[in-house]
Amino acid sequence: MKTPMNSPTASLPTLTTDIVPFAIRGERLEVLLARQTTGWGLPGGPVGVDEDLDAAARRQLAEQTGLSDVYLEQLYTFGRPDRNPARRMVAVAYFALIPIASGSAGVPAAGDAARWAAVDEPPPLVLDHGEIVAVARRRLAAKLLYSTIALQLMPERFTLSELQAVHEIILGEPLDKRNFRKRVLAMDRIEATGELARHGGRRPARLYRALHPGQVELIK
Amino acid sequence: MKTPMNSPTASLPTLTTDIVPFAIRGERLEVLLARQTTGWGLPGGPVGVDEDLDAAARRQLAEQTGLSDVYLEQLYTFGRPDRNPARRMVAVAYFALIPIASGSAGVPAAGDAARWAAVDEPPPLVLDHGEIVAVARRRLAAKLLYSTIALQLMPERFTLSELQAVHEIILGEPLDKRNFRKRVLAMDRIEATGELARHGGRRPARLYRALHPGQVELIK
DNA sequence: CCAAAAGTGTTCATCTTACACCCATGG
DNA sequence: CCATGGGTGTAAGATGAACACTTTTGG
Repeated sequence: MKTPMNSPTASLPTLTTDIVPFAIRGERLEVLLARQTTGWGLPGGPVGVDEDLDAAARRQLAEQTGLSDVYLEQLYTFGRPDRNPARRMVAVAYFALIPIASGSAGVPAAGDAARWAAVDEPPPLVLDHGEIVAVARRRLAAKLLYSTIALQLMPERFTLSELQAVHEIILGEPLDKRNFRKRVLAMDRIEATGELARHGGRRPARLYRALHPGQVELIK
Repeated sequence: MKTPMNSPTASLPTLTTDIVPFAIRGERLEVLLARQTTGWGLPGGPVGVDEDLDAAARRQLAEQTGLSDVYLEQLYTFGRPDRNPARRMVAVAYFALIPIASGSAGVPAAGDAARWAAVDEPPPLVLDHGEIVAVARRRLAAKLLYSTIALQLMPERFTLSELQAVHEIILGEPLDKRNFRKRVLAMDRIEATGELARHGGRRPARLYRALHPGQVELIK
């Protein structure tokens, strides 16, 4: 568990960040968990004295999972007094989107300090981290419908089938191939690179890339 | 690569809530400000040691403006280290929606501890409160389009013209009367009471009421 | 009877949805 | 030549936008 020893004037709540790091792995949406003294939980911890909240989240994600340069978005601030029985803690929650590993880059294999878990059948998590994951998941699914957020889960180059699979996994329902392609191309936020992805045994797929990588834009 | 247990024996950030209290007054969207030592700012202040965040926001709004029983929604948490030059403060921001005063109930006339200000031409505010108001305003406008949030700004009984005016003020553009009425009635979240609003000199308007007062539902 | 706001439908354009077959490749 | 996923268009229905006149009241 995260334990700052504090005794300021009138004891203030301890402020932490908790990060929900999402990635598509295999055919599932997964979350990267960090080992804590009392079990598995979200990466995160106390915010430094003069540290920006976003910076704290980024730092803790890097320290605890090795991930950096990922998309990070503030989710909600959880502050129920009883959320941590030990000590009053207020958590500014973020979610992070980690691109599908192209080759073997980016996503750590997860040692004994970190592990991946399927979002749909998560292990028990410490404190209210299960709830935080659920809220993050809902927000992610909602944003799929009106933003380019899914691109943050994709590698630099990807096929339309891969992008469609990501949508289907997060939404939990199959999408029509032709309608999906029409829609994402009409957004005008991705472009064909001209290259082809060879997978063997079948027709090669065109590779696309984001026109504005790193940016999440609202659509319509 | 794993590291909780760092930093602070030092002073933790002070945690506060700031509330953006919106109401429609006259033909404008206004915010209720509270007098502070250095100027005008949002109602708010430090969160109690064992106080829930929502409860703190509610308490401070009541203490500083006399408003209670209003719709309250967490907006965003502002934590840039330099947002308060004096000392590190992290603010969990909320916005509140105050029904249009029916008769003279509800909304305080604002004495010398509080004042109303138009959202469009706000006075200079302390710290980053101007930015917080801007973020809240955008969120409110966005939610108008896909939720029943506007009902939280209405009195218990209201006419469709009044509801339309509220939408127009917040969105800043005129709406088609017939289309507007079709849309809000199709939502099935308000019902005619059977009563009529007499205003003199013109045809009386039907009064409506929210079917699920206090609830904000997402539409479609 | 006049002024002022309340109330009411239809048409056209646009967007969304459903749906099935041929193509290119590696083995 | 076969298996596998890649790639493409159209028609019907649903939704959204534009638009003008009659009604009811108080004065």
